[in-house]
Amino acid sequence: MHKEHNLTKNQKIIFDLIDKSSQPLKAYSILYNVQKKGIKAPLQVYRALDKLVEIGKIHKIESRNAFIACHNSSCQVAKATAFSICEICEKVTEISSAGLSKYLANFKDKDGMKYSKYNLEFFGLCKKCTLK
Amino acid sequence: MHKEHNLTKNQKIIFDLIDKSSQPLKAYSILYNVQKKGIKAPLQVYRALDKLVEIGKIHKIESRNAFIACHNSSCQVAKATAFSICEICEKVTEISSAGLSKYLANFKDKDGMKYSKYNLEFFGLCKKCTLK
DNA sequence: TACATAGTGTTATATTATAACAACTAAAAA
DNA sequence: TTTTTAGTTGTTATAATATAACACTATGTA
Ligand SMILES: [Zn+2]
Ligand SMILES: [Zn+2]
Ligand SMILES: [Zn+2]
Ligand SMILES: [Zn+2]
Repeated sequence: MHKEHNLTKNQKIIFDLIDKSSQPLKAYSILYNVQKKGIKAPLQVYRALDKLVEIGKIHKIESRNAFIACHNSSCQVAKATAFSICEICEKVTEISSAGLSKYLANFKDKDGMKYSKYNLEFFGLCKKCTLK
Repeated sequence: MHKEHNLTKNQKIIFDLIDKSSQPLKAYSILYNVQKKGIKAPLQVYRALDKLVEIGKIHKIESRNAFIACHNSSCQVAKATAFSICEICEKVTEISSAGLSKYLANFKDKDGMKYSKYNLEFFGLCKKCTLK
């Protein structure tokens, strides 16, 4: 389980919004959705996002500039992430595969370097879109 | 080897610049560097970049919003890419590992889905920075 | 208390990327 | 050859994403 971080007010508001969402949210879409709660400026959103990413409560989907809550209790906090992304409906799912994370954590490049941190994004069609 | 695409003037100017660079280049840095060759607007750069990515001559490093030439003649054009990124000096290297690409191309998620397209970015310290 | 650390609110600005439209070019179909 | 088509270009304007700088506030710790 994640280490308990006592989220601050802004962090909590923003985490709750992302956590409730079924798909990744973009920073300015988050901003519009929390303005009624008193968060008025982009920087307030980005600061909370930065912290939430840092402590592993959310992940950034780099190819989409969007943020998703981590639902993978065994994931190596913010360090080793893998996602599948549907190129039609943009559904994003965090992959939690012991085999995959073990393979990547042990991967060595030509020089024998190991990299404990990585981000992997798979692209394809989700089940639903495949059937269409 | 890559299929030969006859690059247009702008595409060639921009590819040559990226190809000569030892590190990934950002779009606006490219723009400043090609203004003397008559390319004046961001869109001219982005259009060439889009095309070059599409045909696999360059790749985008998503976590850095930067572009690097593909030097991996056997890479599955623009579809399956892996990079190592040094978190100190920002050196980026394209990984060409038959084992890795085979593993990822055959990876199936929980639902048995396979994804032929992926982007993987490893983070760590390069050899040089490790020694410091 | 005094101090350090982290978070906040705010304004302004930097950076990255696309929309829309008219004109041009090259290649291929008639 | 002419016509048509798809693709590229040049241009202006604007959208979308992200950070700098500064004054202030809350919280924990010695
Ligand atoms: Zn996770
Ligand atoms: Zn889908
Ligand atoms: Zn490549
Ligand atoms: Zn380095």
